[in-house]
Amino acid sequence: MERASETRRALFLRAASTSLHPENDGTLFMSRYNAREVEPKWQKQWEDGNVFLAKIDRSKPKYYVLEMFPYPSGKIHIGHGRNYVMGDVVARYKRAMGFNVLHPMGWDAFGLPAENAAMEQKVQPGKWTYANIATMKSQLKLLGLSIDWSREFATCDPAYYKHQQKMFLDFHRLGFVARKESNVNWDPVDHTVLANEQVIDGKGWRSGAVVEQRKLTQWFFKIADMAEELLSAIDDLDRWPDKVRLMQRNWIGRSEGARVTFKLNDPKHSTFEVFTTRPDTLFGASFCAISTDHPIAQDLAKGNTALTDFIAECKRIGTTEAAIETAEKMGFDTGLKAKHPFVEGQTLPVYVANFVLMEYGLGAIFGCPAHDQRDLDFARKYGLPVLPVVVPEGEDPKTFSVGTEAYTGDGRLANSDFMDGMSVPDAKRAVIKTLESMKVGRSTITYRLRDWGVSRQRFWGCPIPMIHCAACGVVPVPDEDLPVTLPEDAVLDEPGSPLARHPTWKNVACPKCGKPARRDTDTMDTFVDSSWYFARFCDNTATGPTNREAVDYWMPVDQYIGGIEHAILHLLYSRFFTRAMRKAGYTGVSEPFLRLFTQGMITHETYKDPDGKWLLPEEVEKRDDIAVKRGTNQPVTIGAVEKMSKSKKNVVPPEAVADTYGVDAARWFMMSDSPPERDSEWSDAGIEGAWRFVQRVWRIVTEASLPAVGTAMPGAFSAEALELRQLAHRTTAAVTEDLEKFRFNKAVARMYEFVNALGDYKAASADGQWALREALETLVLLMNPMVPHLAEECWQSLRHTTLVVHTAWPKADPALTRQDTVTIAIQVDGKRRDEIDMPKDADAKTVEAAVLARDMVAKAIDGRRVKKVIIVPNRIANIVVERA
RNA sequence: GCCCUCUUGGCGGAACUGGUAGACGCAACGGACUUAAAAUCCGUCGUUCGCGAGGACGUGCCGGUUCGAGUCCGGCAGAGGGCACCA
Repeated sequence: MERASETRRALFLRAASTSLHPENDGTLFMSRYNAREVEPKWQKQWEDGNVFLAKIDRSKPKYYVLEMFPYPSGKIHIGHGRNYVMGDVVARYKRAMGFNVLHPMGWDAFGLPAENAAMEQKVQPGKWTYANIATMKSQLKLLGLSIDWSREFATCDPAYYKHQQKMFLDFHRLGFVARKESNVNWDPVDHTVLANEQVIDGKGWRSGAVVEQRKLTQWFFKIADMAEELLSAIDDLDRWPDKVRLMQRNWIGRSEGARVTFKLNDPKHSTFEVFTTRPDTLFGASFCAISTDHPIAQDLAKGNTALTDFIAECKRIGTTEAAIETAEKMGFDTGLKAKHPFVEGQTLPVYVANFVLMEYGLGAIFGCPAHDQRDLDFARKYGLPVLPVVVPEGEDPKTFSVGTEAYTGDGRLANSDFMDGMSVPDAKRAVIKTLESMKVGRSTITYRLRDWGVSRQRFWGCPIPMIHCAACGVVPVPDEDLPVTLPEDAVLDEPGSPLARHPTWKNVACPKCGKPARRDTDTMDTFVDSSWYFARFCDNTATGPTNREAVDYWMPVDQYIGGIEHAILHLLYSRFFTRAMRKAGYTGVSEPFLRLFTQGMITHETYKDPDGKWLLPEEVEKRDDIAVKRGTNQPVTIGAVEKMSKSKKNVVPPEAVADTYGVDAARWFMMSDSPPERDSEWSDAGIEGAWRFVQRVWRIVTEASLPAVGTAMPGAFSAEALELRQLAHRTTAAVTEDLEKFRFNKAVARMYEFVNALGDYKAASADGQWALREALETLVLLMNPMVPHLAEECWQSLRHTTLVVHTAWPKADPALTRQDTVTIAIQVDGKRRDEIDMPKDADAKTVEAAVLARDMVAKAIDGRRVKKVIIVPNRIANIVVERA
């Protein structure tokens, strides 16, 4: 593989030579297309002509295309490249279609990696980040993207986050912000809060200390209050992928159920409430369970070391849902007994349990083991009764029993007093009615969606503009004091929060009383930064967060493109934030993204050296079945194929590809083969094919003898010329449709077919040459969104003096795309036996007669009786015969 | 554990709303051109039986619906994404 590309590199250098072409009128031109010379030339022309600068122009329809902006981790990898090239194809296509296109780019510049780099390399996060931005910007520029760079910004720039702080204060005033406690991963050695990904097997990644959970008072955006609106508005996002809409619906997790009050045999805690989605199973209840964070559990733990230890044990599982859900179900019997609301004398033991979440519902449940798997696992472990109260249709209630699998299906109620015989929905209604009349319960709706905790005990983020005063409490920073900027002399490689530890930064006079007070030393979740950047792009010079004229013109984003990994959090937070911005008057829209395309991820094998360190693909050499580290020959472990990420080092930089084959070949290759929504594994094979395509197009264009630009259309065409014209127009129609539907790989295939036909075509006469010019021009315009440099070079070679970037998209002539005959497949009993050409839209009787007259058909029928003939117009005829 | 995807030749994939499975590209193989190589051009290319015409089988696995299933339904297996402090 390596050898092949070295050969190619050598070739590339040789290709710079020029020669005199025999059919050309004495002009010097390249025998080989030299991307290295051509590509920078056109990029300079585009830049000098300011052709991608977007301005408000009400004479054209606007089109805002945006790819999710990158985190400046250091280098762009080919996975990013696919994303941006896709957006660029759309931007260039829409421009050619006459739209006024906005296609901006910026940097999601706050985040953990900068702090890690600061600790490892002793470099300030800002310095590291801006250095990365410089590198990545030059990489993106290399790709020839049609971006309006005048709108560029980084979220770590105070000129950006100042407005974010302003909006935080506005949202606070408007009641979208709350302050409450939540659990965090606490590293007791480093005295720092850890991100979930920094907790490995319950231990801090750096210190190795067992991670504890701590309660901190933090800022939250009240997204849960908007749950219903965010849920119902998903119905209108009909240009989003269904799977993303479904994931968001599930995430919001609306569930209808009931809250039920249980009385306790404890004077101190006389009652508590549970939430259930299955109030119909109340007669099957055999225990109650409360969260470790439930006030009763916390209260009972005081002075009870066994319970305190149990709670501590549960907390070691961690804060992630995945860890809690997969952990073994554990409970601690509090000794308390809850009275069953309906059954006089029946009591249920009350456990503190590790699988009950305080954040969901009321932090307390009743367990009905027969009809909930989690409850059943728990009941089996602690020897609790399992009484079925819903029996499947057709089963006898007396004999129906539940073993190791809970019955969660439909059925009739049993063992349930007044509900016996009812269906599940009827029973739900009946039990709620009874609970209401007894004043011990009512129907209620809860959501899985929790408020969005935005406080982070980190340095490299947007400071939260709040001040804590001993006398006045929490006081917002006055607008005129914004931005609250990060100190430039923070020390990062010590335990604890750098802002809290900084000697002077936090000290400030209280804006209300003037006495000494303390700044909030937390910074915002970086998801806040990315929840409104699309609005800032409309005018990055606006003196407030947004310029209403600009956002009213450009928003919403017409086409948003990004990885499926953001299907939930980023998109949901942006939807919330946009609504909050609307209420604060910063935008007129509620939904930020009209159309969404989630591209598949680029994956690659992962590699580890004997010490377990990740290796870059370029550090690995493969020999037959084994892999070794280049240079050292150490054995390398080949790991799973995973999404390209810097943390696992399975990344391929785009420069190497672009340098050897040219950017257009890389762009063409990225758009070919894999459908864009699907994951695709990067491989070096195939880029050669793209390179050959580029060379082939160049050869065909430059070797053609053509009439001058603007020569009048001949009155008649030869059969071959007509055929070529038909292909050109059919290809135009097909590629246009493919691009509209994001079927880039199919558009590429259509253009390959077109080029194959052009390679075979011989222009014998003037009309043939005219048709050839038409076809070549069509090809150049159609391929332009994908290979824009090659398109410009070809356009010039075709003697045009204008730029392709200013040229309109070709239109297919319906007279030339029409098909007159169709091939109809003939089946006998569903098996294909023959085919027949028929005029398009021939009526069923004509087709049937023609089909039955075929020899092959008669042979296949073999004398059996024809039961019926199914004719699908223009497609298929199926003859159904009596079976032997 | 829960939610969401995906699975088609040696490989990436195509097949519009259930209607000719394998378009197009890659790789491989055979040939032409060349002193030679590269480039280029022509051809073969799911498996299998057959001299051939042609036939049988074939879209992860098992089953179902249908005149007809890669496509729809039920079940299973494998791979991947998300699970709230990675972005």
